[in-house]
Parts: sequence; C-alpha cells; structure tokens
Amino acid sequence: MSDTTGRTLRLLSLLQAHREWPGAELAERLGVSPRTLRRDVDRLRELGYPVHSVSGPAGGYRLEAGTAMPPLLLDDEEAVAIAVGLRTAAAGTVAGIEETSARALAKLEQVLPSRLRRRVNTLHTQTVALPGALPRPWPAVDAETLAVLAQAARDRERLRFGYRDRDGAESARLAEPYRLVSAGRRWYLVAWDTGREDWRTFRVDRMTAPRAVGVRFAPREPPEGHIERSIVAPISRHRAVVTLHAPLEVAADRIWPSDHVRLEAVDERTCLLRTGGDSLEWLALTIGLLDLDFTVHEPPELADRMRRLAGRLRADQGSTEPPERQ
Amino acid sequence: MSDTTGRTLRLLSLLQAHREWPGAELAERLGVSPRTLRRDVDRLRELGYPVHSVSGPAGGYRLEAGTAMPPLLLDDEEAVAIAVGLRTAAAGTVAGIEETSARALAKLEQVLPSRLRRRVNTLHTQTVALPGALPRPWPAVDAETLAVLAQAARDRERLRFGYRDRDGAESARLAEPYRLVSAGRRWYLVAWDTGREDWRTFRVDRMTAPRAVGVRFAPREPPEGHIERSIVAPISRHRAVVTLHAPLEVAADRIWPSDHVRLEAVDERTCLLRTGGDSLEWLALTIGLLDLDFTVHEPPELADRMRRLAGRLRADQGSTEPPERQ
DNA sequence: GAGTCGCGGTCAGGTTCCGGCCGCGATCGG
DNA sequence: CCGATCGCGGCCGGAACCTGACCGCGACTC
Repeated sequence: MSDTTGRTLRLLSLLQAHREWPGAELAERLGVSPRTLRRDVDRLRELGYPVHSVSGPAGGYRLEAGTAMPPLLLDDEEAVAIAVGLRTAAAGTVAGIEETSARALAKLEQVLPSRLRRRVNTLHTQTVALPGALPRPWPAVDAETLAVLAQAARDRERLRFGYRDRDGAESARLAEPYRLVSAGRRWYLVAWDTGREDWRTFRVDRMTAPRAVGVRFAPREPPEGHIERSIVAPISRHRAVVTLHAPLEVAADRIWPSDHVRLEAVDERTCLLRTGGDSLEWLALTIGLLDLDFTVHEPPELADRMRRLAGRLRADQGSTEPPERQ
Repeated sequence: MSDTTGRTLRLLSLLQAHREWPGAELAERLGVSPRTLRRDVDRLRELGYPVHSVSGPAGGYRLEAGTAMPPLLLDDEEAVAIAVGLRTAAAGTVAGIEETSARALAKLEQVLPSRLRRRVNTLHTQTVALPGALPRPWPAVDAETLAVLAQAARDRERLRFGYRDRDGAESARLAEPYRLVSAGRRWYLVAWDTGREDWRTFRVDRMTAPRAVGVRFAPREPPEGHIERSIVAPISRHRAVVTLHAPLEVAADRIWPSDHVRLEAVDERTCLLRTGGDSLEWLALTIGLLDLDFTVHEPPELADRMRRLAGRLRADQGSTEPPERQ
C-alpha cells in the first residue's frame, strides 16, 4: 500500500481542520509511529508549508501562513459555501473581482461532487432571488473578527476580548467559545464566561480585539435553548457620527439608504448622519464624496484620517502631463 | 530526494489548472518518465480522485468530479477572490450560509500569505454600491454559464453556442474564447469567431446553451487594444490616468488586476495607472483607498473632483460634540 | 491502415520508508 | 529549582517502494 502520499495529504487536512494538534494524537490518527509523524511533518516543511511546533507540555503542531497557498482541504459544507460565495461575487455583488471569481468557480466546479452541486444550486437561487434587495450596502460584520471567533470555537481555544455591554460599560472577558451564531445580519457568540462562571451570549459587534489565547479547554454544553436575544444596531468596526450642513432632503438624495445609515434632521439647514464601516478610509472618502459641508463628531480617528487623506489629494492634482507616452 | 509526494501534489495542481493534459506534457513538466507519470496517476486514483483518461491522438488526462472534494490548489488571485467572496457571504449578503462561510474563512485565513491578506482587505472594503451609482437590475447571468465560459477560455477549448444579436436575430456560433470580461454588471466574451473569421465580443446574457466542444485550439492574440475598444471604452465613461508615487510592486499589490486596469512602471519609485469607470466618484474612491500618494493627469474632471474632495475633507472643523443627543 | 497515445505487466537496482532506540533541549507545573 | 512532558533529530537494519526501461496490447483519429 503506497500510503505515504495519502497520509501526507491527510496530515495536511488535519492541520487545516484544527489549528493545533499534539503530535501523539496526529500520529495515532494517521496510524503511524510518532517518529514517522515527525518525518511527515518534515516532508511538509520541505514542500514549503510552514508547520510550526511548540515543545513542552501543551505542545503540538500548527500550520501557519507561509509564502504560498497550501492545498485547501475542504469538507462538503465549506466547499458549498465557497461556491455560493463565488457565484455571488461573480454576479457583481463584489466589485472588481468578477472575472477572477468566475475563474476560481470554474476550477471548483470542475471537481465539485454532484451532490454538492445540487446544494449549491438550491442555495444560490434562494439567495439571489431577491432582485430588489440585492445590492447590499456595506458589509455588516468585520470578517476578520468572525474568522477569529469561528476558529477559536472550532479549536476550543479560550478567547480573550473586551466587551461593551448594553449600557456602554467596558469589561475584559475570558471565555470558552461554544458556537458562532448568525441571526439575520447580526452575529452572536455563545460562550462560557470563565469570569462570571456562566453562559453568556455576546454580540460580536460589541466585542473588541478578540484573540485566541492559545489555551484549549474541555468542551461543555450550554443549557437547552440558550440562544435567544434581540438587538438592532448594525455591526461594523467604526461608527461615525457626522453633522451635515445641508437640508435633510439634499443629504438623503446623495446617500444610499441602508440599515447602516441613519439620517435625522437637526434643523432646516442641518442634519445628522450616523453610519458605520469597516475602514476609516472608506468612511472618510464616502463622506467626503457627498460633497457637502460636514463636521465629524465621532470617532476622533476619523478626523485625523480625513486630514491625512486631504493631504494626499491636495498635492498638485492634474498639474502635470503624464510622464511619457512610453 | 523524496520527491514523490510533492510531485503528486504538483500533478494534482496541474490537473486543476487545465482541464485536459496530454500525458507526455505532464511527464515532462514533472520531470519523470511517462511510465512514472502513469503510476502517479494511478496513485491519485487510489486516493479517490477520479482521473479520467482518453486514448488515441488528442488523448490525455483530466480530473473529474468524484465523490469527495480533492484538495484545492489555488493561485494567488483565486485565493483572494475566494476570501473576499466568503467575507461578503459571512457578512450576511448571502442568506443561510454565514456560519459555514465564517468557518471556511477561518480555514483559509489561517494559511493565507500576508501579502494576499492585504489585498483581501483593500478589496473587501470596495464591495459597496456607491451612492449615485445605483445598481440597476440587470439580466442576470447564470453562474453555471460563466463557469463554462471561464473554463473554456482557460483550457483553450472551442465553444459552441447560440447568439441573439442586437436586432434579435439568432445564430449558431463556433468560437475560440479568448477572455471573459466583466464590465459593470455585464459580462462579455472576447473570442475569435471561426465562422466569421474575425474577432467578436459577445454579450454573455445573449448567449444560449454554451458548451465546450472538446477541441483544443492554438492560442491567438487579439489586436492591440481590442478589448479596450470593444468593451472598456463604451462602458466606462471616464478613463483615468494617474501617477502613483510608489513602486510598481507596491501598487500592484493593492490593485486588483483586471481588464480595466493597466499599470506600468515609470521608474523605481513611481508608476502609471490607467483605469476607467462609470462615475467619477467611484474612481475617486478606488484611487483614494489605495492609500498611496498620487497625481491625477486625466481626466481633468477627476482632478477637479479630487480637489473638491480634498477641500471638503480639510474643511471639517472636527468639533467634538454632536448637536444634541436626539 | 498507419500512427499516436494510454495501459499495464515485468525486471533490476537503487532509494526510501518505517519503527525502534537514543540523548538533547524547550517548556510548564509544582 | 526540579521533574515530567513533548518535540527534535541522529542512527540502524530490514522491508517496501519507486523508477526507468522494455514490451505487447487496445483505443482512437486521420
């Protein structure tokens, strides 16, 4: 049995499925001796995939980001999610990468098992069937954060983060994430709060700087039906509050309405814009492009960013001819 | 030299990059004898990946859809496209798979090289429809069709399809696809029409039942500027020429390569960007988000728009308190 | 019908792989 | 500070594997 290639692939798959593994468990799963496992790991390293290792108790192996993409080993659901995401992106929901998305989609669909293809079809038609509601404004959630949370929950790693509760009070938390839940556009993390010694449901948008602390914990089940809560506000990294020195109607005319935008009149010549976004540059530019006089109230960083951008933009635009027509 | 595992991986990668390969070429690329190649193919089959083969001249190997997902071997752009698609899907743009998308994203981001991560970030913020540039409903292009076209173009396979031209006249076409181009919400296929013996640009939504006919053709280059003339120019109202005060590599890293974008080095610290778009605001936004110093040469309106934008951003007084807390 | 191409059997020689054993060093907990 | 745990990598011997070469066969195209 020419097992070694397949085993190496299986090892890669395991390393992608969980972030960190103790060597002994890997060896057992692959059905080889620990010595051979070390050799397999070396093989992966020689192939250019950086496998990081930690000595001592609680040591183990983990696959890190290197300079080249390793082969992605996906389970069924993930493959479906990717296919659906690519279809949507190719449909023009995401600007600028349509053609590449189509190419990636071609590659994936070439090898996509037919039972999965069926699922992709039903899912895709389900989601795109809302022509009116299709053009989404900006992303509701910080994807980076989601990825961190999903990973911590998957790998059963303790999570440290700041949390701002309903009343705005900040606190530092240490929790054992159980599952990431999305309800509508909102995301929640169900977790065991080790400080409070109880189950909590955290709104993801109120969490700050979550990071896996590297300590694994024993799984734990939450009580039946623990996952209920209701909230309103959108989820984005930066929330902006800006006064626009223009009548409400004028402003409303230039702003693409969405869940993430609130516009209220202050008086007949002024209105207040509340909005949010993942990047300060994005906020600065979209606000600036409204072409209205405005005053930024929050966040303070936004004003800084605007000044910096203004500096870039000011520099003698259009004064010169392009260098040379090659 | 323990090459065999890596070679098997490389073989898998080749089989995903093109649909069909003649055995001799695969053997040469992998640097082994044809006999060994056959053994490698057998190995893949034993691992459960269905490699189909065709005898006779024009024979070769092709990887087909099996019962399990094979490891996906992605190039940089594809990886970025998938990451962006997943982020968007996870953010709730696509209903029903948010949690799975987040999981897949975690898996991908764990191994995503950092240079790609930057591209994902800048791209991700651009997913929004602009105020002003309202997304009008468009004859939806079938993702399945797109995948077929992208694959045929990639693999250089002749394509047979029906086409309904501007006047509604139907015709059957046989063409050698060159490239799939997306402009705005529309898709075009640039191809050599073997019947007309000339280059044609087909609108994808007017094509019916395209399918790869299985015949490979020798690649052929369209005349210089053909794509720009037939698609980019008519579609994008504004064509911009901008000097970026950054090395080519830095700029290339932040700009999504597409048919609408040309980037050339001027010297070691400067490069020239040519791009196009429907709206000045969109152009200003994408250029502004690059976070690079730049100088706009064309069009003059864009330079004006940038100056105005700079004025707005600078004019903000940055007062701290909003008028009244509602 | 000729030529091309994939298929798979066989063989021989060299290489690799594996498990077991060892001492080493890093890390964590007491 | 010490001991336990875990990853590291050298070494060994025997078994297994991999490779290239050669062969005749069958499928397919022109």
